[in-house]
Amino acid sequence: MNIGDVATRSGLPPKTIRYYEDIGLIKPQRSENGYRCFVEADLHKLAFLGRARALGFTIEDCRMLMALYEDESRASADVKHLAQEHLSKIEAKIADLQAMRDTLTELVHCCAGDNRPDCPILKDLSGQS
Amino acid sequence: MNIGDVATRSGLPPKTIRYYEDIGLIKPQRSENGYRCFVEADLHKLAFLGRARALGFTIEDCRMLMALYEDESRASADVKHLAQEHLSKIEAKIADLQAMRDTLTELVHCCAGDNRPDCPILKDLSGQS
DNA sequence: TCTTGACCTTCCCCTCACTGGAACCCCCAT
DNA sequence: ATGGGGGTTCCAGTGAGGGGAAGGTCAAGA
Repeated sequence: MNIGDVATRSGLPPKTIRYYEDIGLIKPQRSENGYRCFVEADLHKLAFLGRARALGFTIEDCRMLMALYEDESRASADVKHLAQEHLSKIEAKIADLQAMRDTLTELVHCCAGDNRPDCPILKDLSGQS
Repeated sequence: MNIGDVATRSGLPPKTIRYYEDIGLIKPQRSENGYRCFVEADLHKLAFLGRARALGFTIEDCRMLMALYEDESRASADVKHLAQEHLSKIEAKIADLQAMRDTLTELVHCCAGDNRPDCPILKDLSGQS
């Protein structure tokens, strides 16, 4: 398979696939003409990476997840630990964003949104609360 | 005031303040020795920027918010519009993160987390759902 | 007066996970 | 032979700063 085929089948852009090779996540063979030459195992790895990235795991997380996946003697506790750490970060981010959302919602609600210059949003930002 | 003083009083790191000058958000005077020389108005702007950034507005949003703030004949509708757009983006991000969280929570919950290699998290990532 | 330490300056590289684009090569169909 | 649609590498940019080097400045203490 050429890179275009794996791109289509994995849903990842060719650029991303080259990048993943660059940073050592995959190691496709090369054809005589220099083209990358992917086998099913590569495609499988790329799909794995795509799903892990979609769950918000960092590239370094993905690297570890792949290593664990390929390690037949892994302990599921290691995987679980990784996922839980990631989960806490996500939850922290959600909390941050929710705090922003709540403040913004209130400010937006208080703003008349008309032609007059008077604006509680700017007032709040300027520190005159 | 030197940069250290405004840093302390605004809560922004000196690096950030220099960066904000670089990109034209503030324009502090210079002393004879080349040091930046801040007045109260600069400090006020920096505090404004700090609060806007804390609410997640991008730098470009901040630039527009500052312009609106300084425009006595602004329409509050413009400010409100900006804030609402930002709010939708935040809500979209929250939704994305919540979807990740839900999936991850379930996967983590299903994983025994022991010494055995069997792991539903890896199974899911590998596509064997 | 000298020195020390804290502060300031600019400059350049690094982050993260790609993305865009340029310049060039390769293969197949017409 | 030519055109178009692949592929390749390399370089630069994204957002919002952070780290650190090399060097100038200032005030206080010995």
